[in-house]
Amino acid sequence: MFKPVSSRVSFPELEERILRLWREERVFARTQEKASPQGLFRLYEGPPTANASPGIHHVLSRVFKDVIPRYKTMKGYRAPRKGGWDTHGLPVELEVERKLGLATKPDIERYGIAHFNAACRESVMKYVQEWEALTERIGFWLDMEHPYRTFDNEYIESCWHIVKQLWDKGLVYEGHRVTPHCPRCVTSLSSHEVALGYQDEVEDPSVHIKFRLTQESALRTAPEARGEVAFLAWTTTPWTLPGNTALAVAPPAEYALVEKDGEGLILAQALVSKAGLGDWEVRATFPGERLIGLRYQPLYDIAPREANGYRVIGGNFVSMEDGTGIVHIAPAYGAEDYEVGLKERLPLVNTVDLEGRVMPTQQVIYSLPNLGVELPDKKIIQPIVTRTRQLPLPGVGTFVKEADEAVLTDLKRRSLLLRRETIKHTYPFCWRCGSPLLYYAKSSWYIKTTAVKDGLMAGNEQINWYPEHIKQGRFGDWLAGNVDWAISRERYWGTPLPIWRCSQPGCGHTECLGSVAELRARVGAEGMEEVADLHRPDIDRPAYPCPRCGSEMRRIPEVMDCWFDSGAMPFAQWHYPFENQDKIEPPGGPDSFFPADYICEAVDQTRGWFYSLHAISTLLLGQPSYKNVICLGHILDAQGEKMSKSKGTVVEPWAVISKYGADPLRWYFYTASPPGNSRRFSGELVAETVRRFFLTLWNTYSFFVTYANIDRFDPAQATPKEWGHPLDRWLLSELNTLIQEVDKALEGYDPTEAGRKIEAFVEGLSNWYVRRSRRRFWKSEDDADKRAAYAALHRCLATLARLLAPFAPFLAEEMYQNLERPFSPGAPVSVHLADFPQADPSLIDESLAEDMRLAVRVAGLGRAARSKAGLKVRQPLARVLVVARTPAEADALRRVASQILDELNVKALGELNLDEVSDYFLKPNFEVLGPKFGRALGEIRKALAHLSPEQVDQARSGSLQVGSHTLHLGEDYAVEGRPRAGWAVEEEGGLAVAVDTQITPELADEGLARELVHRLQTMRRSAGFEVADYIETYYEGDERLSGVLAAFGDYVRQETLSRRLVAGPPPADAYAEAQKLEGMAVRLGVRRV
RNA sequence: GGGCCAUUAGCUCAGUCGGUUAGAGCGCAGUCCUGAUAAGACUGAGGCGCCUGGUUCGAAUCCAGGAUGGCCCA
Repeated sequence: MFKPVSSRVSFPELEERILRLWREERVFARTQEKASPQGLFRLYEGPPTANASPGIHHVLSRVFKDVIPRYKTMKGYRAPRKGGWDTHGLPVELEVERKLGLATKPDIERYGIAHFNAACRESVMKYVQEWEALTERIGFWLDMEHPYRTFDNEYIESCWHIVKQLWDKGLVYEGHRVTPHCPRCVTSLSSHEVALGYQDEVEDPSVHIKFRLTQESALRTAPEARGEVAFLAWTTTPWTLPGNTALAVAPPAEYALVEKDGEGLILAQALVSKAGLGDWEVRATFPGERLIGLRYQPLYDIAPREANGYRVIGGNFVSMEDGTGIVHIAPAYGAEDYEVGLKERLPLVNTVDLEGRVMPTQQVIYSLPNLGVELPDKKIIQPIVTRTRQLPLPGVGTFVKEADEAVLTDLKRRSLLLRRETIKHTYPFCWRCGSPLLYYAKSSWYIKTTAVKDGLMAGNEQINWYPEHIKQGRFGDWLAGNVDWAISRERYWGTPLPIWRCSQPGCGHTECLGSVAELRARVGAEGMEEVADLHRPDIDRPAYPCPRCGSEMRRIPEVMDCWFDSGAMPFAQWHYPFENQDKIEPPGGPDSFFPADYICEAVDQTRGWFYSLHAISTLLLGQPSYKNVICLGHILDAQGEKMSKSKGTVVEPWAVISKYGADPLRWYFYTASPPGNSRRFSGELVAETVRRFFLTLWNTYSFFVTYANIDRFDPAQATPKEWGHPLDRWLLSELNTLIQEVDKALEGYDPTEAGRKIEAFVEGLSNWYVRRSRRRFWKSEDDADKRAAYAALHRCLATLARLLAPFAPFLAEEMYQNLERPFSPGAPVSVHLADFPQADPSLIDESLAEDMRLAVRVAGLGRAARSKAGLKVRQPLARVLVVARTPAEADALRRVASQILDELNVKALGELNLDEVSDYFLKPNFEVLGPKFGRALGEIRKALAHLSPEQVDQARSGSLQVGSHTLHLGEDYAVEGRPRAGWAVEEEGGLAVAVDTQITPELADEGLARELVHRLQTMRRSAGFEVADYIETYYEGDERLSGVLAAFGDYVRQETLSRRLVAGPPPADAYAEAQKLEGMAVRLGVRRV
């Protein structure tokens, strides 16, 4: 006996039950212990930042992470999934700052780094529990008992080891980078923070500045000019002008030399009038390219000659929309300026301090291109020179906004200021204190990823991306434009950078320590006592003598970019290389967890985790750390816009799960749209999934269990040697095709395709197989056909449970526990420990599938024809007539005739002569005609559309002359018929079905009997009888009713499980109704016996 | 401002190599069926295939430009 299954079901309740079963039976643990002939399948869990509650988008990535390892487990792999938590980083710090009421870095330091970091640690742990609960509830199997955590000492030590490896290869260096900087908080802001603080309509100076050409350059460029010649540049930040070291032009654009009163200016021709120089005379024009390399006189001569500054460079970023087409470049004060500076090896000049005040001294940093050190891998590292200068700049000691005024006054005095206006534009301010942000080049530590750029790109070629366009698109482009990775952050809650520096300014010796042991060797056991935790501030306490000068070595204050943490995860999750060397070495070995077979995250990770993983493994081992990636799109709200808390369009995962269940949510994510697309989401869409797919499947399952129990069907005993009934053979053929398709799709990391195939199958199962087979299940004789039907449906549902297991693990488990486990001794305790189904190709019968498709189609057309004639299906009809399009189709129709007759409730299937019902028309075969006739096809088409009936007759006989061309039947065209007007026929693509509308008295009586059965069935239900209850039936009515019951009594009794049909009034304990049957007043009663 | 992706019915999505009349589900209107069904069948309404050009005998499909939305970067 099967456990009874009600047609009503609550998936959330069912799932909670299954979760208990999994816990009690340790099912996940057992998947890790079972035999794995295929070896390991490695999933890397991209650690979520556990600083907020999980959202619906996290459910999306987690269920996509889950489906593949579940599948692989069933295919004979062992698929360990070590959980992980990304615990460091600015978002965590910001949340704690809010909670503690801290606003600036000085605030944090007053509060105490130790307390602050303790609060960060605690805050992160708080959310971890919420994540664990959701992860379990959605059925994402992940080892959360032994997760890696990026804040653990072991994890940090592994990161140190990696940094040290790179340090030893000469890939770690100190450089500068431009960041948005708040001069009051004295800290950099992340891009996300900057986005919080934009203000519109900010007033700033808008000035045009002259940069005079050197004499030599002026002669070369503009010999026609009579007087002095200058480049005209435009800026809104005059305080950055002392930092200027280059001017940029657009190489392909046209530039003009304009002249007035003996003074020459060069600017983009398109912008002459916009710059207010309409009355200047254009003396010459030339492409921007010709300007590249020219030199000009610095406004403030800070950078030395050898630094090779104060020259014109080309840049594709130069705008022709506003300004002058000549862009002032100050590498210290703009991210783009800085990038260009690196590329062009421009000197970097810094004139303001971190609080935004103009310094009395200036700092110049530049490289010397002609002196380089060649590394073993042929990469050349240039020495960096840092110089201090002392020029009396305007506005020394004042804040940059005041310095603007001083600089302009100075330039005006020197006749270098052409125009001065004010503009309103959008500018970022600090979201905490409201100070204007400065873009500022700050000292920063880098990993020289550009040194392995070729390796990064070659490694990318080995990775399978889904969707594929990411490989050459977003990710490939990102790698192609690779710049060195800035890994230091001036923050507190992060992996401390293991770089130590001598505090003696003249020495500045630096070294990198790659392990706790190395540190201990220098600071001694006592020194290590201060370091219980490898975070700040503990790690900042130890000091040791400088090996070069004997002064004090201390760690630099920076922590690492938390993306480095996550990218180090393949190694750091195992505390490699201090422990678990065999988990990495040799890469790809049978016990190695490196590289990953599969990872999955959303598309924004191309520059996040996908990159940090790829960069670190390439730097370290020269190979990628993952083989297959599903890259998910983002979830949008029902309006197709980003979910937003303020608009209230955020969907809470728990609400969806407790209402509809995790399986329907999972299923929706797998099947609704391709994984790479962004997708709209709402609870309503999950509700639709429940109705369309889950309830259809559940009803089929419930139907099977209900009737199988009535008939005491035992799946253990009933395995027919051969499947005789065409419906069974069809079902098993479809099932085995499905297995092949789902297997192939999952093998190719395409759960969407796999899920959609299953949906289509379940649709056919419910609405064709079960619908067509119902009578076979409730015939009362216990014959072989009935057992075969049960066996076929059972096998199908049990197989479906296994196919569904990776997608809808709860429902699949429920079905498995009821349909399969009790009946097969030694069956695994869970469907997730069972093998994935294997297709039996011998059961696949493509021509039967073809036949059945035809039957479904003809039945549909037949129903439409009945509907058109107003003949309900309950009324039997004598004949259905079908026009087959080919002899083969006619044969197929004969094979499936019984299905069609049954479905349409007709007595006989006839074939119509095509000539009787059809007009003929020609169907050109364009795929053949196109290549054959090419350009001439236009005329042929026209001619074919206007054929005379005689020409059509000629065409039917074999060939047709069109102009000078001869077309041949079969090859170039086909002839098809369509129903002649006036026939009660339904037609689709040449296949036509008609029904005989004549109803004889015998047919009418049979129809009445069926109507009566229908009424009695409804009454049984109203009376609350069980489907297997036997009854007595009472009837009162006119003579026709008696006559019909005399003729069809057996049929009525059998259908309604009536022991007796009694003419006369129903007894008092019967359920009775007065009804109208085709105009007759009748009284009917049913009584359980 | 640049890159990538998407745009097909009111909604969610298919659509093979460029080939004849562009499909499904949901929703809506109507009819029917029901001894599994909270289901189902049939019919109908609903389409400028985002727009504009181009290639081609033929374009939802290929190419170019643009629009809108999303993401990433500046």
